[in-house]
Amino acid sequence: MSASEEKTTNGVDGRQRLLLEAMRLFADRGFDAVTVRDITQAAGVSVGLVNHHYGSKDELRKAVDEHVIEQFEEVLFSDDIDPGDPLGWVEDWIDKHSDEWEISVGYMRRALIDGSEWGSTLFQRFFSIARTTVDRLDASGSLRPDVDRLWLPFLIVYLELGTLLLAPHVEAVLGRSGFDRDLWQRRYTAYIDLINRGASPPE
Amino acid sequence: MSASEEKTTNGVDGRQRLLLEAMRLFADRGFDAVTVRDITQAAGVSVGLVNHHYGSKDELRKAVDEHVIEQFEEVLFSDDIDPGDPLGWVEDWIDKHSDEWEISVGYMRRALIDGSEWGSTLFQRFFSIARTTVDRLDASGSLRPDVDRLWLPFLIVYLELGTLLLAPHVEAVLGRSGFDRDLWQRRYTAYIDLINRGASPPE
DNA sequence: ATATAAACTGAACAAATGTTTAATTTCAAT
DNA sequence: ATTGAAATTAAACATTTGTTCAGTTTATAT
Repeated sequence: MSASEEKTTNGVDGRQRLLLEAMRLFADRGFDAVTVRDITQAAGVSVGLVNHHYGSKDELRKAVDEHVIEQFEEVLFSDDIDPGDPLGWVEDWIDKHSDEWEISVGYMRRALIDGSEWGSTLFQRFFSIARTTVDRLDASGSLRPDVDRLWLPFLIVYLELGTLLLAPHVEAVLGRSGFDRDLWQRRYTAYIDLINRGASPPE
Repeated sequence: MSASEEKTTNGVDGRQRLLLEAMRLFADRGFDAVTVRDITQAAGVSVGLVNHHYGSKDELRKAVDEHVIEQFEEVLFSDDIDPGDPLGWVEDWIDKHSDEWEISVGYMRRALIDGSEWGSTLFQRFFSIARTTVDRLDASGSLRPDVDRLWLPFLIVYLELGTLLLAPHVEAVLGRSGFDRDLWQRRYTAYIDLINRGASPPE
């Protein structure tokens, strides 16, 4: 009932409402678990409209994919990412798209696990950033000689993507979202500190 | 054709073949994407047998869940896990169940992302081990005073579960499985080293 | 060898689901 | 105001999918 409150065209047309509701539902339950009737009902629209605008449910999925990708690439593939803080942009992103943040991350989470094409691209992008970061640290002599150059980038990616992939479980443990600004910043500090100095005291 | 080669009861009965094929298919494509006809065909058995033995597709899922859980808990919930090497058992596990390893991990991967009940249990178990590890390190004075006690256990879980969750992507980058014994051991060394000393040189 | 129970089959069924289509409404241009 | 195109609707359709069930085969105990 909450979704159908805005059923009559209030600013956005049926086509866009379908896209948005589909994104929300796909992120929440996964593609297969969502019927076109679920989507049209959430969008306050008739069944036939999906096929009129998108041709098929599968084409709608592609449209949603592209929409989410667009949002991510806007910041993720931009050239001004601070290699020392590959996920620093997320803070700004959260603030800017706080309402869509959870949806987008849910969508990304599934993409990384499904084995979809975008999932591969996404991983490779994160890995590429991590490797660049490691390479620069190495070049500037900021890496101990005995550190494993092969695995370190992967471990960094595990730390970054683990944060996003496991967010719901972390929230369940903490009792509140790990994306809350204070927790997120504190996590980032701990993460940087771990990479730099580890957890053991100097002997 | 490869699956139906063993269609006539060669050792295992239909009930068990259904369970095994369902596990394989669920891990590979996800529950919703697999039809009971897919399963029965893979098991070389008629459609009706699923409901005869398990009552419904959903009950079959539960049976598969329990089967996978059983395998995991055999080692994961055992009391003799080395807190200094929470994932050390995996090596033995891989050797012992090498054929089922990929399937089990695929199943686990989905469980952690779906928001299923077992996924929560699994995460909590890993988190609990990580926290215990951190507590012991702390008690023995092996933790720098300024290390964030709240986040460190989570970061450790990210490193451990990231390894499992992202394995397919890592394999795509490396060209071979990260579970190959040499790579796995090397990863473990790098992981322990990162937690202990970080990556930066002492000043 | 016979009887009984369980395993198994496959056609049939009902509900769910993606898609099509003819009709209606909305809306901008003339 | 009229026209025409696009948006939208809702019923109808075809397929897929989980389930049921009456019949058959297989195995086991007597």
